[in-house]
Amino acid sequence: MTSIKIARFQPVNSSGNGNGLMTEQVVDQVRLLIQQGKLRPGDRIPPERELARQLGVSRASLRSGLRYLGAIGVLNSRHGSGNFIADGPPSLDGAPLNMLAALHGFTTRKMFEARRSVEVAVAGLAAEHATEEHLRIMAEELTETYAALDNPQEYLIHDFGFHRAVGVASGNPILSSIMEMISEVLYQRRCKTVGRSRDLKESVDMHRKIYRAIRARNADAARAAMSEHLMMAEQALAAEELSESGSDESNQSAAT
Amino acid sequence: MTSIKIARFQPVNSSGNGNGLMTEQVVDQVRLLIQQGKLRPGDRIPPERELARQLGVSRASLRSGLRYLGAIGVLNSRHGSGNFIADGPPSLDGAPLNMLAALHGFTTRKMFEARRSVEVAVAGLAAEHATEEHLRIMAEELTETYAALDNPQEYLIHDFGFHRAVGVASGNPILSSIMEMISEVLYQRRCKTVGRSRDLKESVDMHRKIYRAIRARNADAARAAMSEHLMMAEQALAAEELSESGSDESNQSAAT
DNA sequence: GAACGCAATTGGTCTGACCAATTGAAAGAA
DNA sequence: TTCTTTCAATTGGTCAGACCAATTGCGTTC
Repeated sequence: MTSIKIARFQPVNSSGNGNGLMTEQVVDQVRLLIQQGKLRPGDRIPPERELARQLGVSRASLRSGLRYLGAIGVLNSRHGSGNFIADGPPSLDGAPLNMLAALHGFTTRKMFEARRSVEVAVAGLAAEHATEEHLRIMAEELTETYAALDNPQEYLIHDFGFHRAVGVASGNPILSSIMEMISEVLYQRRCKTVGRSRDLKESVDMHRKIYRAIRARNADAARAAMSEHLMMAEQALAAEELSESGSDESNQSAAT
Repeated sequence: MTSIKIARFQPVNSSGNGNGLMTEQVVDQVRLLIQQGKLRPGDRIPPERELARQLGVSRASLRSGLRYLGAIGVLNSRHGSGNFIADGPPSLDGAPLNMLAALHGFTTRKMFEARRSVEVAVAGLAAEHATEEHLRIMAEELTETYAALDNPQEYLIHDFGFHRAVGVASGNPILSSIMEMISEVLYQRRCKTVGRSRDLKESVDMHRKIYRAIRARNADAARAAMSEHLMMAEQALAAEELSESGSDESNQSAAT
């Protein structure tokens, strides 16, 4: 019965954490650094081995914390290079919503309802806040969408690109992030059926209508156009999925 | 006896975040089990040592994957007991949004704008879809809020409880989850200042107005009342924060 | 000067051990 | 019997050190 004794006890309770879990200490410390402005988007954080020593935790625990930060989209790891604070525009990962959808059986219909609710509001804000640059990007996506009418995959990219541009133009990064989170999940579902779409022209015409309403600073018209557009898109998707009946019906749950 | 068999094979790759290969396999396998219905909310997954052996990865890598699933709210770990698939109502964790807020310096104003956009839509849907049971819960929270007018902390709980009830009544769990995610962040900020509030009575009166509009199935009135309510709440919070100027100003970033 | 190659840096994984919370069955008391 | 106490097995949490793999930068070579 030889026992390899390793004495250790870490007095790292410096900055107001109430829990005793090492991995959460790591998250708290990094969050503190971010909130204090010592870590900014794009910054590289110290190497794991060094940071682990500084925080007084093992590298495994440190990596647990970093993994959490990565999971919620705050951190990007590059093998051989380092760990970096996420840069670029604020973004909520769609994976959590996707997983929730799988767990609770969200229907495509409910997802579209959520998307419409958010995007209608976003369109209204865009009409109020869009800058000339925002309008330019929207117009560009619009053009690209028209140009891709005979290429469903490419079309879909610019379709969502337009909606993303509207989100940015709203001037509210929170709503924009939420919008993209929902769109991301629907985009994945859409990719499987877009080949059978036949109303692409009609859809992009409505994009144009939305764009014009925003450019005219007419919030009500922008909301109305977006609402109409997404309702029609939902019907189109439903029709496409219907034409594929028999291959996969994993998403219909009405359990309360 | 519930040995969950898991075949090792090609990744299905969904979210291209910076997770390692082994870790990603773990996440994908668990997601598969969920999507196939072999794991349901509340279920316990096999012990880590056993599951690691089944998947052919080390326990460390397995734990990386489980940590990711925990981060996005799919998994709950109970020390000494096991890992469980999240149960209860669908819920998006507010931590990612909170971290985004810290990273990009979201102002309370923008957060309120997002909250108002979502909740106005939610209120409209609630007016259309609320059941008698939903109305009962809303009424109950309303009563509790009135009863707690002299107890700010308790008041705040039922304040948000009412909004949550409206979210549930909307019949759309996606929107409801998003609404709570935003509210969670604002709730944390609100806790620090609620002691100085003096318009509580007025606020809960507006809750009553919203409730009546929903009960009357008047979606437009519900939206209008919610919009008005949240605009006033925002002004009240701004006033409270102003009265505290000088102690802590970590949240105002106007990226020049 | 450009292309190649090697070595240092750094994240990713593995192994095995020990710590800590939970659980349930065995032992003991009422 | 029935309840309480005790303790050992189970299981998640952490640690340590090693090695693998991708990246990067510098020095060599042509």
